[in-house]
Amino acid sequence: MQTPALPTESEKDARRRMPRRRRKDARPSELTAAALELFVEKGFAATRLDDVAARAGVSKGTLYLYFDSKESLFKAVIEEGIVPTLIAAEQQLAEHSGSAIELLRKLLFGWWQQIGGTRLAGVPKLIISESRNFPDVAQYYHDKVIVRGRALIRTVLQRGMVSGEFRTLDVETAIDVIIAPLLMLVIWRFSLCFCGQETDPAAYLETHFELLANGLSRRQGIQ
Amino acid sequence: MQTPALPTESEKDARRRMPRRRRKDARPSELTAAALELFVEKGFAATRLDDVAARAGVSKGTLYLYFDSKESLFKAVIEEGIVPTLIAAEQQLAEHSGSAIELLRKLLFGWWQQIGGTRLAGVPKLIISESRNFPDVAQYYHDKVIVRGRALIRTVLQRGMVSGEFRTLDVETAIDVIIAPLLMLVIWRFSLCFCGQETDPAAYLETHFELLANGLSRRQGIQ
Amino acid sequence: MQTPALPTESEKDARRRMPRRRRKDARPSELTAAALELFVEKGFAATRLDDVAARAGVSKGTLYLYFDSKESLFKAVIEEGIVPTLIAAEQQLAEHSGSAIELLRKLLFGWWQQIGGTRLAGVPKLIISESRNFPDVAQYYHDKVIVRGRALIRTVLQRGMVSGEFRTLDVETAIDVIIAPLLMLVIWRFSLCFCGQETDPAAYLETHFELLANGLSRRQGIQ
Amino acid sequence: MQTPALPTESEKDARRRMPRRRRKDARPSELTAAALELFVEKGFAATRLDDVAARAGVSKGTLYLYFDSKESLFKAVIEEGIVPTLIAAEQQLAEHSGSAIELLRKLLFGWWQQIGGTRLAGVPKLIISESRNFPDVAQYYHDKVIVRGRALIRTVLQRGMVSGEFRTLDVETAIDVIIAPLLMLVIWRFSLCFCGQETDPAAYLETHFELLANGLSRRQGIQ
DNA sequence: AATGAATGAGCCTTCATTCAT
DNA sequence: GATGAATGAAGGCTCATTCAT
Repeated sequence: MQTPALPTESEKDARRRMPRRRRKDARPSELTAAALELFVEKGFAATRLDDVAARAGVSKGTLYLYFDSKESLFKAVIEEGIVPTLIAAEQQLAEHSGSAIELLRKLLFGWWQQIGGTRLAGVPKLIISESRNFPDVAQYYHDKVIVRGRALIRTVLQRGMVSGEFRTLDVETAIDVIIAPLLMLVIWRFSLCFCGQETDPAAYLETHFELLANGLSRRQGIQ
Repeated sequence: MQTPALPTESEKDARRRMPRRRRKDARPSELTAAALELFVEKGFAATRLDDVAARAGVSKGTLYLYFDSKESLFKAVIEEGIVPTLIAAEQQLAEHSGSAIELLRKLLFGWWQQIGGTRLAGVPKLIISESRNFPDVAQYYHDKVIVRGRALIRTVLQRGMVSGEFRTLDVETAIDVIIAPLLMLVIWRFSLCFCGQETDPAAYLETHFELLANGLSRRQGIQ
Repeated sequence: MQTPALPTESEKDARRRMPRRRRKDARPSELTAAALELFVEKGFAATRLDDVAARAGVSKGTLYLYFDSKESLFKAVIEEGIVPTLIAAEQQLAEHSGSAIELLRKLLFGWWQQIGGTRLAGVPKLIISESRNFPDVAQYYHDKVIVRGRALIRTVLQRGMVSGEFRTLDVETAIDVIIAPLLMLVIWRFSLCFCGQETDPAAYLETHFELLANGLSRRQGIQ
Repeated sequence: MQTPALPTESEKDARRRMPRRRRKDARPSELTAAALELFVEKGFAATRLDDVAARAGVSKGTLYLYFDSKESLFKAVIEEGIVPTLIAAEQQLAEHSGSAIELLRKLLFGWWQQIGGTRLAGVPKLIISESRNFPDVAQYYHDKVIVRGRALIRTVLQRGMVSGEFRTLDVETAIDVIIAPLLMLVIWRFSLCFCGQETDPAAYLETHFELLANGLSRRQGIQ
């Protein structure tokens, strides 16, 4: 007899009735999602694989059907975390036809929708905490996320400068100025908020964008 | 002498009942310095006390003469790391008699001299990484470092606004804008540099100060 | 058909109640052959059932269609490994009509053909390695292989002594002398060869037989 | 208060009162002795380090103060097991001045005293069982034990042949004939006795020696 | 019959902590 | 004060066993 949905039914029981094939396909991302949460909460070393498994609703051994070791799970967390979203953003950039400042707004708030406001925002915190322990992961993150993310913004800035929409400026420094508050925001969300600091992300982001819009605009200088 | 010799009690038992303050005073800073370095390098959980002892040039057992546990060592690292410097800065602020912008410059570069450019700059990285595992440390850091640090800057800003040196602005946001790049700088120094990212701290700091000076000044732009 | 189809009972449940003999008959020898090889190579405890299944070209679950557990697989390996050959040898002994020394030669070289030179020779190595962990298997091996094997040789010796072909000798010691070099040979083949020791089995066996022929013969020496 | 020896006092308690320094020195051989027993009893893979530690009267962690891993413990067991005795035998050989057959008797019964009759006799069983899993240990055993052991016997045989005490014979085969029954004896002691086989080692060894004495003697051929 | 994903008990190994010297 | 041998709880990882498909 099939068990009808009961309020007391655990997620695990629900999963039990899922077809095998679908579970097999969905497993790795379920596991990395659980792992990401715990790695961000506790740090890599302090996270027990039992807890990862429990949060994903599987047994400890199941983790080893999909990942060779705790470290390879960590790498998968980083690899699956940001890159797909970045690829989507690159796609968006290529297809955009409006003004540069509109594009920048799209990127910033898209980032919040896809990353900054989701659990994926924990990845930068993880990288900050663990990159010294995982040099190859750090390298990967640099090549696949930092470089490509900066390139994304660089393209927007250059497009705006070419069209005369933005004033001429030092591009790399401008990228720093754009990214730093975003990074600060996720650090707040995942770390310093536990230091008692509070902030409203949406308002913060809006303020940040307005400052950028002013700072980048050609018309600012002659106001 | 605080503890008189008791025939029925060993030296060690006597030490046990000694107030913590007494032991804390005698605590060698070599131990916390070694611990700070390793906590920053590897994270709290991944740091072995053997390594801390080895780096400090003592045996593992010696650590327990001064700290009750690994966790209390961590707390001591945070406590001793920043607060003395902050007190010095507050002293400096009270005694300063020049312009507000000069004072701000003093604070920024003093921070670099005393904290940002030293091993103490690892403390913020440590707080970011570990605050969720140590809520009371996070609270301590918030109360003793973040609040007092922001108060320091707030005083400067208000002094400049009162004297007419600075234009009127939202103080708390301005504090964010002043602090964020400093935090980014230490994050770069201790984490993201292992992602291949490079930056010149001195130039970065100089640029940051100039932008601040412009942004805060009443004379900014043609407004 | 042993089990009539029952509407309320699945095929599998039916199988569960089937007598073990039935399942044992259907047991594919590929499985025990693969298991024997790996048990001899790695030892019982260090052999993984995944590897047994892989070497036999089936999935891991299939093993459990034929054997209740790893231990019962081990027992089947021993049971199927030697006894059938021993039965053949007993048959040969009963039908033989030539001289005793010819029969002994037949037995020795038959042993090499059927056991010593094949993978079955791993069984004694397995018994030596594992008998303390499997007292009942050791007992089985003693009763079904050692006792019967010695009886085989004993019959030959007694036949030769009765016919006057062999001189009178202590039969049990003679059996030891006949068997020990055979056992040494398989130990060499499966273990000590990995210690760098080398030996030519055929020549070794020939030498052994000649020594035996001399030693058993009434005509030995000038006595 | 020191605890006086009580019948119920465990070995562990006794060890507790031993001075630290002496324990540190004695530890490794205590541990390898316990490990040897269990490896021989159960096999390497089936032996749990908990049991080794318990048999040695220490905690599990203590093993890792002296050995890097289970495997390095295994290697130490083999290395410490036989070589010292072999060196003693080589010494004895160099100093001997009597007849070759007397020397051979000394070696055989000395082997029984030092190895064959002690727990060290388990080492050959261990090598037989595990050499395929530890090729470098097998190589070590070949170089340090097998080669040197055979050289020992070879020297005796050649000395006897040179002095005319022994008849001329194929030396390497004679070594095989001398060693094989010894190996069989320890295999019986540690493995096949659990197959129900029983034997009296002393009588067996005496018989073996007499056969050898007859077989090697020049006078045998003319009796 | 056969598969292979899932399980979880068990083992090797680490390391914070203790304590006799 | 200082040491470092010893401890044992905890965690990463393995693998015999089960069971839905």
